[in-house]
Amino acid sequence: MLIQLLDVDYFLNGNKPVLRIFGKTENNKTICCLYDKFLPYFFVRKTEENLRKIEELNLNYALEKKFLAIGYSEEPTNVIKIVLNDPKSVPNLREMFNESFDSDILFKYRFMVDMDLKGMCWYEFEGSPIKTHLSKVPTFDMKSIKPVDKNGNAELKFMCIDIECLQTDFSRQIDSKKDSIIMISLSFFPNYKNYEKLVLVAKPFSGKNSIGHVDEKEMLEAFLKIIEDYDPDVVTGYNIMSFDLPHILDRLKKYDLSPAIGRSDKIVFSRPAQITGKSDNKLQVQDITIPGRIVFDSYQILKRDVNIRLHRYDLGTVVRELIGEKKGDVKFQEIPSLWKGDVQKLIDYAERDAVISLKLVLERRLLDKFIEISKISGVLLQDSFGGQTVRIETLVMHEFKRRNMIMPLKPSKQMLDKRAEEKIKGATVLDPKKGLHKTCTLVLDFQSLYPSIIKVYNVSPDSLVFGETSVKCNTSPTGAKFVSGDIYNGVFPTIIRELVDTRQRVKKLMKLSEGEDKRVLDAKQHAIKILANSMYGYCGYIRARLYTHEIANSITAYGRSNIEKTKNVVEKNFPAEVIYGDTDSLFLKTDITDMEVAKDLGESISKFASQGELVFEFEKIYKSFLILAKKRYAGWKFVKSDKGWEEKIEMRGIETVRRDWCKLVTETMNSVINIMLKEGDTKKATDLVKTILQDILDGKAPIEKLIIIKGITKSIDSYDGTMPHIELAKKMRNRNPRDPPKVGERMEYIITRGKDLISKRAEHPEYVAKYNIPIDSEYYIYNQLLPPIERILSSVGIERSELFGGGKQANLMSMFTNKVSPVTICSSCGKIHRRPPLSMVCDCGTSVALRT
DNA sequence: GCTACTCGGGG
DNA sequence: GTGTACGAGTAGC
Repeated sequence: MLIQLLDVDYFLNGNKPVLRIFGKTENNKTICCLYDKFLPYFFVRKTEENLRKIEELNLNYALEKKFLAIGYSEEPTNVIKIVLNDPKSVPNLREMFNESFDSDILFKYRFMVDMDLKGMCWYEFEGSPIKTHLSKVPTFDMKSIKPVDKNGNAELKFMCIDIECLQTDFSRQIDSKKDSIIMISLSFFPNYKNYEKLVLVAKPFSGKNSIGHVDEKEMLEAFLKIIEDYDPDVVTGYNIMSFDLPHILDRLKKYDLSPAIGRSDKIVFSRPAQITGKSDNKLQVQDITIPGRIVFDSYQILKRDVNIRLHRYDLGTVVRELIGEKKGDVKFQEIPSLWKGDVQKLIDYAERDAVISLKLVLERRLLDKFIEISKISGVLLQDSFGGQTVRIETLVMHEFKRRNMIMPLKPSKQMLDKRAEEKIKGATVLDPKKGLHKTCTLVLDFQSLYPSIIKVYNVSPDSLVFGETSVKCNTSPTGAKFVSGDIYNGVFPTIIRELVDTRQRVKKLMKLSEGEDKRVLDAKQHAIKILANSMYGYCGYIRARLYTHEIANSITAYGRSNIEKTKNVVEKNFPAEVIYGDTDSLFLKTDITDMEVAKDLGESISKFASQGELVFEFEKIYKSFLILAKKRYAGWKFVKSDKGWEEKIEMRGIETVRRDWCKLVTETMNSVINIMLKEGDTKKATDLVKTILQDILDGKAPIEKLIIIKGITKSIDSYDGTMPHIELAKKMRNRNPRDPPKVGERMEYIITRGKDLISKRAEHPEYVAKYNIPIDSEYYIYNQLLPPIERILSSVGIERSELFGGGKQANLMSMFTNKVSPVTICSSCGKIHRRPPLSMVCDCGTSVALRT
C-alpha cells in the first residue's frame, strides 16, 4: 500500500518501543503503521574506560567504525554502539559518559533517518491489518517500508477552531481558570456530514448552524466527539496555539475530560514555550502537538513570513489584506452582554471568524510551502513550521547516515557561553557615497554568494583540516584549510550541490506548468533556495550541532575578499564608480542616462567579473539613486520586460510606515523621496517640506493625518511611566467612568497645545475636532516630521536651518510667535525653545538671543 | 549607537 | 519528550 507520511511517534509496549507512522493513502484515507523492530542507540568512543563502564552497567553493545562530523579524516574512528530498549533512558545513560554521539536525536527522527523516511514523502509498505486501541484509524503491523518516487499530495482534511469566552473581569487578562468557553465555532474542509461550519453553544439554543448544550461541559464533550468523528488531518485557526487550544485543554482538565484529541490514546502534548527571562505567567508562545494530526496556526506562520509584511497581525487586518474579506464587528467587551441578550449575533460572529480563518489557510494555500519544506529537508510536517536549524540538521543527518558518520550533541550551557564569546567577523558593507545620484546606478550581485563559496572551496565541517597536512587543500583568507573537493567532497557542499540541482530542475518544470502545479513548484524552488542560503547562518549559529567558528569566519572572509577583488576589477576596467556595496553586491555609478546603454554596460560587467561558479549577476538599474547611510537607500528602478521598461520606486531600510508616526509623516516622506528621485529636484522637495511645516503652524494640517496610534496592553493603572495614550485613557475614564478604555484597545490621539508634559496633552481626535482644540505644532514639527525628514534632506546637504530659512523665514517665525508665546528661536539651527535655556546656549552650540 | 525592556495575537 | 525556544520595535542611557 502507498502512503504519504503525515506524522510519526512512538509508545512503549511493555519495555520496548513501538513506532507509529500515520499516513494518507492515495484515496485520502488515513492509516497507521506499527513497527516494533527498532531500538534506540547511541555511540561513545572506544576506550578502555568506556568498555569497562559498559560491562559494569551490563549494556548491550557492538564495536563499530564511524566518521566524526568535525575535522577531515581518511580513516573512521573506533566507537562503541550502545543499544537500549527505552528511548527515555538515553538522557540519563549518556550522562555516564563524558562524550557521546547521536544521543540526543529524537527517537522518531532516529527511526526516520535510519529507515530513509521523510515528512510528506510517499512510501510503499507491507504489513497486515491488526486490531488495536493504540490508534483510532485502521492500523497495520508493518513488515517493511520503502520510499517511492511519487509527486502530488493526498487531500488533507481541515478543521478550523475558534472559541468565544466569557471574561468575568476586564481589568485583567483573560484566564482559562476563571473564564469559561461559551462557544466553539468550527469550520470544515471538506464538509463534516453536511456541515461546512458549526457553532457549539454552551447553553440551550437552536439555530441553523449552531447546536445548543446544557452547559460548557456538555459542549466540550460534543466537541471531543466531533473531532473524533470528523478525524481532521489539520487542526487550524488563528492564534490557536497560544489561545484557543490551551484554553480548551485547560477547560477539559477542569471537567476531568480526556484531552486525547489525537489519532492515538496519547495525550496532547502542550507546554508554554520557554520565554527568556521572567514570565509574568501570561500565555505567550505555546507549542501544542496532537498525535497524528497537524496543528497549523496561521497567525504564527504569517507573522514570520518575510514576504508578507503587515503593520498589524490581527485577524481583521490579515483577512482584509490577504483575501479581501471582512471580519465580524463584535468587540470583545460586548461579548458578555450579547451572551445575555443577542446570542444569535454572537453565534454569527463566531461562525464568521472560523470560516474566514479557514478560508485564509485554503485560499492562500498557506500549507503548500511547508509540505515542500518537509519533503526536501525530511522534517515532519508539524516540525516544518519552526526554524531553519531543524531543517538543516535533519537534511544533514540523512547525509550522515549515507556516509557512516555520527552526530555531536546540541551544545551544553557552558558550550553556549563559550561560543557566544567567539565573535564572527561579518560581511563587508562599503561606506556609501551619500546623497542623490542623478545618473544611472547599476546594481550587480553575486548569485547566492555563500552557498557558492561553500561549493567552490569545499567548505564543510568534515573537510576542515586540523594541523599540518600533505593533502591538497583550499586555504581560506583566515588560514583555515579545507581538503580539496577532488579528494573528498564535504557534506555541506554535497547537500548544496543537490539542492541547487533540484532547484534548477524544479524551475524548469515550473516553466512548463500552470496554475496549481506551478504554484506548488514555485513554493518548492523557493523553499530550496532559503535552505541553501541558511547553511552559512547555521555554521555560525551557536546552538547548532555543527557550529564551527572557523567555518563561519572562513565563509565571510572568502566573501569579503571576493567583493573587494571584484570592486577593484570593475573600477579598473569600466567607466563606473563603486558608490556602495553590501555583502555580495556593488552599486556602480555611471554617467549614463540612457537605459539601453546602461543595460549593455551592466551585462558586460557581469560577464567580465564572474568567476566560474561565482556568478556576478546584473541585477537592476536605478535611473536615480538616493542613499542616506549604510543599508538605507531608495532607487528609481527600471526593469526591461516583454512590455518594455517598467519602473518603480524601491526603498530599503527607509521606514516610511510606522504606527507611532502619523500619516502626515508617511506621506511627506514618500513625496520627498519621489520628487528627489523622479524629478531630481531637491529644492522642490525642500519647498514641499516648508509648505507642510507652514500648514502645521497655520493649523491647516488635517486632523486625521495627525493621529498617532498606540495600544493599551495592561490595566491603565499599572503603568509606571507616563505615556500619551495611557494619560488619554485615564482622561477618558474620568469623562465616562461607565465605559472606560480597556486592555487591548488601541488609542488614537493627537498632541494638543499647552504647557504640560506632552503625554498630558494627548487628546482623542474626535474631542479635538469637536472642541476645535489647537494642535501642538511644535510637537508635530520636532517630534514627528523633522527627525525622519531631516535624515533624508541632510544626505543631500540640506540642513534644518534651511527649512526655516529663505524668504519665508520672517513669516514662518512670526506665525509661530503669534500662536505660541513666548518662545526663543535659535538663529543658527532654528530650534524653538519654549523658554530660553538657562545657559543661553542652544543644543547646537550657538548662543541664543532673546527674540520673543 | 548601544543595550534593556516590552509586546504581540486571542476574548 | 533521547525536551530548554522569539524577534521587532522602542525607550532609555
